[in-house]
Amino acid sequence: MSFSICVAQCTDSLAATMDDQARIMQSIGGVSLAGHSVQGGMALPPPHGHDGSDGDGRKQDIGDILHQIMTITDQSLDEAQAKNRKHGLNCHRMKPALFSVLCEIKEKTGLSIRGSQEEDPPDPQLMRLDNMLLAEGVAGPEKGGGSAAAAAAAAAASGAAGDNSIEHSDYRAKLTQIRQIYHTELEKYEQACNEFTTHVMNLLREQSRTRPISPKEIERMVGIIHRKFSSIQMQLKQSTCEAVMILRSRFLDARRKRRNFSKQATEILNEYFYSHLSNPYPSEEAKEELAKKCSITVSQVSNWFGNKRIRYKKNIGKFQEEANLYAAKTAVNAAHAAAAAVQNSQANSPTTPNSGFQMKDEEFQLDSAESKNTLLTNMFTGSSGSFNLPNSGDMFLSMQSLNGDSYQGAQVGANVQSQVDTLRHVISQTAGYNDAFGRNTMYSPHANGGWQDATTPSSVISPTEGPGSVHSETSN
DNA sequence: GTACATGATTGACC
DNA sequence: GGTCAATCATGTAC
Repeated sequence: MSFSICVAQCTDSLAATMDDQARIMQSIGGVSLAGHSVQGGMALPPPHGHDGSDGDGRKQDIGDILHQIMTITDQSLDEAQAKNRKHGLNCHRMKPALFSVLCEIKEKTGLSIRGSQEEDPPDPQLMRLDNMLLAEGVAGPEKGGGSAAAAAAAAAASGAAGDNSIEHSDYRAKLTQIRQIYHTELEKYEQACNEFTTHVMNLLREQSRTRPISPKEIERMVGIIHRKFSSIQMQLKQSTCEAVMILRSRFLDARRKRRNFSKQATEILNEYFYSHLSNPYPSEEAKEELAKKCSITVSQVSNWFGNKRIRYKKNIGKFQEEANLYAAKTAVNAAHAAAAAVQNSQANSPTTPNSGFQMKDEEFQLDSAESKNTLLTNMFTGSSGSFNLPNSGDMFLSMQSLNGDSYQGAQVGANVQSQVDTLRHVISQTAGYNDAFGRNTMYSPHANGGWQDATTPSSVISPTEGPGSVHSETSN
């Protein structure tokens, strides 16, 4: 809606309101004149201190004045002026008293009905619009508010904080544009409202000299004007909100565009996946942790694991190499973790029995990839006496038994278990160890959709997956 | 431009 | 509500 149309509508409405008042005045005049026999001189009590002798003259006088007032209301100011009665009326000594009485009557009758409208509570829709504009950073002080929030949300959703910077600046620029337009229009409306109010007030003040208009009534009229203009403002706010919504939806659509996760994030997720291959269902906490590490959302982690499980299951062969890579990587970590655990244990328990699996420090001081690989090879081939493990499950059990109860710690158990999973996987992929470690299909998902092999021998089921498991995923 | 990889979405299922 | 499976849509390598 154009501004001129709005103003025209407002003016029309105001004119109608004023017409109404005129009609009311007319009706008031008719009623009061008839009811109080103004023409008979009984409308007003005689002024104090005057007797009845010249009372008739005064009554006649008052009657004349009232008559003039009532008739002048029906005429335009120009007409009144043309008849040169306005001046005489304005100067009449009884005019203020009569005007005040008429104003009082107006207050008590027709106009009081309209008074109730002024007490209307704030429009809830307007409040919603205001709140939204405030939240979006369109209204209120400019501090990046909504756009910053949207940008932050987008960053969180997309994962890569830097990737969306262009979109963010785009969004901010467009929002700023909307904000500017909104404020310009708002200013225009406010200015127009003020001008129109001033104009109407002047008009009413002018009219109040010839017809009874109380200041309260003028105030009321100002209120009506403001309400009219606020309805225009509401339309402006509505349009602005729509614009912001469109902008937002476009921005959200852009956010939905697929972005590849960073290499580091994929690595972290893969590491977790392959180190928990026997049960690749991260708990809520694990998902949160992964999301935090990868700078992505929890739902993105869920999506990733969902996709990964399906795709792994569909084509295990394809993921073999990747699985081996991560398994080896994790196995090294396992070795480190185990070594650290042993060291701690030995430090804490000097009387630890020297079992056949006692690990020498130097065996875990791996500072090169080569030595790590050697260790792994030794572990898998059994060339090292210390790591000649009959099977991975036993390794875990052996490590547990190494220090007895002192290794029942949840953290160590869970950690080692996941590493054992990895080792198992690597081993399972090594043809020569199929016999030693059970079937090669140990981590193949069920044909019926399940993940873990139901017939996995008890000897290779990790202790943490049994009763009293501390593994986070077993809660799934 | 095409093929493949991959993140997201959707509907069914439990 | 979480997961699976199919699918879409986009990114990437060639």
